Amino acid sequence: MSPAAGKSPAPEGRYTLGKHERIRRRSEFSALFKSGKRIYSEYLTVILCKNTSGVRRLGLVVGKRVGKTAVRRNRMKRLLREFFRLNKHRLPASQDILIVARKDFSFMKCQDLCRELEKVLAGRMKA
RNA sequence: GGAGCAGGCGGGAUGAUCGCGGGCCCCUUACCGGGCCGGAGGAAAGUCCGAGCUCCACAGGGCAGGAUGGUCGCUAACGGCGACCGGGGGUGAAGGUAAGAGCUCACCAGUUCCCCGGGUGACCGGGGAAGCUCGGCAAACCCCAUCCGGAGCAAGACCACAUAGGGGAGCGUUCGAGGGCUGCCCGCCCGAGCUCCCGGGUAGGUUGCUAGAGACGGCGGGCAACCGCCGUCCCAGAGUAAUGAUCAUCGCCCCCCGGAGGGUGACCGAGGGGGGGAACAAAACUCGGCUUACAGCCUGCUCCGACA
RNA sequence: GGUCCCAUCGUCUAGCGGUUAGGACGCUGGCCUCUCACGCCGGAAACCAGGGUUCGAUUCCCUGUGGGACCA
Repeated sequence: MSPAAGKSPAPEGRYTLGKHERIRRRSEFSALFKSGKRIYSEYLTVILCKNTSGVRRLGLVVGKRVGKTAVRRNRMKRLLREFFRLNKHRLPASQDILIVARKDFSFMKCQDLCRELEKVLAGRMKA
């Protein structure tokens, strides 16, 4: 798992997640779906694309098909956000990453999800 | 101890670290940064009713349509709630008790009408007459009574940006096109270029946006729903959508190990150790209800069992 | 967030309180043919779930579930 939160200072800045680091516009989502590079796994689809802002940005899609209740969808989004917050410094700079949920994983613990994403993004992350 | 009913509480508490959305303050051209304050529910849900609020110029009449259906009250209002009563009329095939059947008579039940008494009222109690059969269903239809203008915060207001008005159709300028007032008719209003259809563009920001039929406490009135007075408090406001993650300690529940001890016995079991779990579900303009989902805990009442 | 629809054989559908729940395509058994197709005869197969009203519900009323459409 990633360096335990709070134990050691992050290599670049701190483990924060501000609004400017989020993909929020419909048009931006459409652009990513159109031209991003996709990686698939059992639970997730990850779409990657370089951007010009110089910032690593995160977008999340958790549809109603995946989780029937709002509580489950929120749970999944929080897990994904937590992973990004703690591991974004290991991703290449100036890149948008869009994570789409494919199956319900709201039962997972944070560590389980992190392991899943490590597998998906193997080779694209620094140690 | 178990079951049922009614009511209440309800992601346990404290601390540490990292993080998120909002408000105020400081710093700063601004970004960034720092400090303080507070940040999901009883159902926030389903969207089944009722309102507030906003727009439709005013929000008229009749018909149609929809909703409700015992009475009295509560309420801003309701299809809700409380108490009381024992539930409007009509439209399709059958009163009962004594014999196998029919008829007659009697009795009972029901129906209609009249009289007396009680109640604000639904209705109840008592007496009498007629008559020979009338049943139920307010969730099918008709009648009767009452209520209802239409949309909905993606309402609506403002500021940007963009296309520059492309194609087709209709009709008309004091004899009025077209539109609005849910549908139709009447009536009213706006009214000179308007409207409709197809196609195209933008789908950004600010506001509405949270102090309210508000919460809590006390006193008083009422069988109750609820109301009145006084005092205190300010309690989410997002917009790909904020409450999370990790760790520690202490509680709660379940399972396993273990077995002090109790009992004739089946068995029940304290301290201790290990592992697991804690429902249903999350604001999106705001309230009052209804309905549905839900582990555990607490309180009251009723019933069953205290034994195999 | 709001407004509003739909659910019937495997699929598309008819059905407005009493039906043997009808039809088309598909499936299937047989006939026809040397065989296949076409055609003909026959068969299986459904009312989303749970309550309620009714003498009787696919139909009426509630609740739930699953789909779908629209809005600035």
